[in-house]
Amino acid sequence: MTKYTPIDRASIEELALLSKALSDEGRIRILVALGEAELCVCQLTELLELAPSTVSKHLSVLRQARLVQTRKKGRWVYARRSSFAGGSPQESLVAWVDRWVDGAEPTLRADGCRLESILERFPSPEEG
Amino acid sequence: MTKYTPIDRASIEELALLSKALSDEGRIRILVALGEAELCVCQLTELLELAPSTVSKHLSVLRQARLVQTRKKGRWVYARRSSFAGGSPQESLVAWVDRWVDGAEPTLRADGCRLESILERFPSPEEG
DNA sequence: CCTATATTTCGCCACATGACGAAATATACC
DNA sequence: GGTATATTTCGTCATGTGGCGAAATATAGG
Repeated sequence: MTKYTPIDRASIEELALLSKALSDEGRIRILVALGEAELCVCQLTELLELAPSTVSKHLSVLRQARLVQTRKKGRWVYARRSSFAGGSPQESLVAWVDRWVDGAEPTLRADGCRLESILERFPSPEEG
Repeated sequence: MTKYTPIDRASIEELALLSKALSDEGRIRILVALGEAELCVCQLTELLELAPSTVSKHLSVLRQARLVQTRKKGRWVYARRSSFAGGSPQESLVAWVDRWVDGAEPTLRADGCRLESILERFPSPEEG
């Protein structure tokens, strides 16, 4: 269980980095999807309908902002939301997305359908 | 008193727009300063040590995201944080900044000193 | 009207970003 | 080893962004 240690405050630079990580629609969609399940790059690729290299880049941005963590399992790299021991800017920013994002919006509804289909065909690894 | 009506949810596009508005260090510094006082463009120009045109652009981005409002008083354009009737993504995002930003950080400490000096020389308009 | 000051708009430049495909790398399986 | 699949890295391209100064606009005050 990799949990980051809690911090009290963040520099302007860190807050800007976090905001920047969240300032792309694709990356928000990834974060929302990761609220449902742990997903590998190829699943996210199918979900977002983007090239694998693009998704990989997005994940790298999210990882650098410590909004998501990834773990390698065989050929796959699974991504999930970062978990933190205490409060953190990351945690509260993701909570902000969860609080305000409109799941009924066309884009997210379509994502939900695709995600359902994806999870049927590739059941979650459930730890390993 | 211009208060925006509360909303329940926001589209991914809106959340991305909001995050993007916050993804620049200068704009975060503006928001933090506006937590202290209502400030006009020339005061913010002195605070950030940036060209007036640059500050004006930043304010336009913040205004478009409804994070700040501006009002014109004589030759000056005063900016303040937007106020909302109920909860809003804007309000909670600014609260996120307030919660996590490190006021002891060099940049913000310097801003604090400059702001103090600015307010001494240009006392706040206190409504008008 | 003329001047001074505040602000915005415009054009420009350097650089960052998001997209892709191709190539490189890693791993599983035969 | 050889093949197939997953992922990352790299190069490229189009577009976006943040900075500035100059010019346009607005307002206050002689």
